[in-house]
Amino acid sequence: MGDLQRSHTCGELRKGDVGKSVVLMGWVHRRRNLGGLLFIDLRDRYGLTQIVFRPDADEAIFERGGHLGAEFVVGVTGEVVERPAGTTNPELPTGEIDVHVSDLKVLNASLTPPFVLEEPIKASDELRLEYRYLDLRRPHMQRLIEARHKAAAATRTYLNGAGFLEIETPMLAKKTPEGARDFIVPSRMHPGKVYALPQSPQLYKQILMVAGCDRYYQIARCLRDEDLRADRQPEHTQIDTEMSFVTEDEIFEVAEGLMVEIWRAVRGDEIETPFPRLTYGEAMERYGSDKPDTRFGTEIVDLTDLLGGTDFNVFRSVIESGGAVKCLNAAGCGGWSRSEIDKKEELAKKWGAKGLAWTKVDGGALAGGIGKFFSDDERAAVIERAAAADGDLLLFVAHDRKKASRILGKLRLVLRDELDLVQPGVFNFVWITEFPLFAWNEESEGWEAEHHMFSMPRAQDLDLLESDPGKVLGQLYDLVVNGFEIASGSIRIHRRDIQERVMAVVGMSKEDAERKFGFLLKALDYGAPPHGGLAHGGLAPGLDRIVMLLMDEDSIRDTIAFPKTYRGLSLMDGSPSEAEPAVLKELGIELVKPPDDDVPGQSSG
RNA sequence: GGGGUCGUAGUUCAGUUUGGUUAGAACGCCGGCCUGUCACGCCGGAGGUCGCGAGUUCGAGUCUCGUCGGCCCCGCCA
Repeated sequence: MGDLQRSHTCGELRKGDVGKSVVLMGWVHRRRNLGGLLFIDLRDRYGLTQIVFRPDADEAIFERGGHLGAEFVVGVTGEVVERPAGTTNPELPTGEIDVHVSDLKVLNASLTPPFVLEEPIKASDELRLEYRYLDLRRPHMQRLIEARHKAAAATRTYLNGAGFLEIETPMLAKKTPEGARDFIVPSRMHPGKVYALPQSPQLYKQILMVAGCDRYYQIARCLRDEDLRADRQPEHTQIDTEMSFVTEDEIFEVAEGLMVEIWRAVRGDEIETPFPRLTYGEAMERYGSDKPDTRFGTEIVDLTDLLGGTDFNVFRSVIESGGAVKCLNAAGCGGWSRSEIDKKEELAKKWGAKGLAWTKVDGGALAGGIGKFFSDDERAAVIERAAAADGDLLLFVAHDRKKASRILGKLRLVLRDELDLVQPGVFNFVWITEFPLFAWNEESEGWEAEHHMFSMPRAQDLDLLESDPGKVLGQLYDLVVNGFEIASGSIRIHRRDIQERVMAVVGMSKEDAERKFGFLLKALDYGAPPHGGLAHGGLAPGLDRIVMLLMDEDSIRDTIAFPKTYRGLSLMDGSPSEAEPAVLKELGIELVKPPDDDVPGQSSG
């Protein structure tokens, strides 16, 4: 750049700067060549400034300006000039001034970009990912990157202030025995053995508590070799915390304070604390989900006790066999056509319902569908319980308790989207507490940990561990926003005896436990303090998802600077790529290739 | 592992239902004109292995099968 030094950014100059001599550097965004006058929007991370080339000022500079292409990088020297009356641009913060160019330096030329950098972007995801450095130049992407930075910075400031230590845990770790598939790293020095990239710092952070670190956090990368989704990447970032000598209430308080700081830093919003709490049981009953969207009502109501003696055989037989009849009031949907209702039934069946019964509320009576099967008393009771009014549509599912709730819970979200039941920019936080510790896995016909096997059972449920694992509730909790789980945590088990009993429930032998978690159990033996914590992660990609919610994005992909595609490819650098035979030989491993010689990602398409 | 959807100028798409002359549009790009534009405008031009492969057919962008890739869902994700 020689002696040229940037004096201002492209988002900075205002009317008050008129008369200053400035040096701007940036990319050629748009060009408007009027023949005898040339306008260029110069762009950098901070904004756009219109620079003007005039032949009467310097014929040679004017001529060179005319040859600038899109995305050329230039440095210009010039004078800040107030725009003539009627030519200001109110859309732009810098729209009241121009910079009249007196000197031009091309810092680098650019090929014509493969797509136009515009908002909203029209290029395909594929192309955007291949040319990620161009896509990231767009203001929208710059805002996302900045938002993520602000969230991370607020996290550090807040947790530092609360006495937490930021501690890094290994990226080369021990293979995780359960859960998601690991990414494996072979060891050159120990042929035949592998490290695993960590799925989370869980075990290390517990050991840090044993080590007396008391309060730990890490903005931690977590890696899982599982299939992707719009909100799932093979590597994601979680805000990982752990505290010694804490109660659930203290953990909630810290997490709530953190959310306040993040929302304030990124959106400037003030969110209210403490967050309401719902037990898992309540959430399932009322919303049919353990991550309820509490921005709108339309709660599920249980009619089982009202309809035990109903003439409607379908309901009565389900109730007699121990099932439940539940109902969702689709308020104002009484005008729905039969085919609209049929579509909802199709959905319900896809989710496992036998059918979707319905009736409409009309003049205080139940009209259509199964309305005619109800007695007068039943009708009145149902209308009251469902808080139904004229013009409403009642939807019923009869099934076992949990399934009926889950199906209506999903239907509830369909109603939300179709009926526009939520306002943008509203954030409803809710704690879900008292999760069951174990879930029955139909396939393996065994108990498995609902969250992970290091969560402490409630004290009053300890005796049920062996006799009735399904009834054991854990000191386990999730933080949910607008139907998204953004954090999950627990009080951990800090005693070997309880840890071994929990492992036994999920069918892990003592030997197995010793081999896989021996190092943790050993650590527990040496004065492990009671501790617990929270990962703004869990199943959900934590920081990525928080930024997605904060910025109203549909996918976490653009909250990450360099994401993978749906099939786990990096289109920009072409990873994963083939390993050289010499490298593999040194590692003592051999890769088995697919039968045909096709190399994924190498087609000419 | 299963399912859905898309793939056509540099880009975004139309054309595929019903196979048939030279595959269109917009933006971008190139050239010309233009001294207050800001999605500048006007005139002209170049630009295509219809993802790839095989098949059916006199003839395939269009139909069939396979394959690669993007997006989305189920499974999976302690």
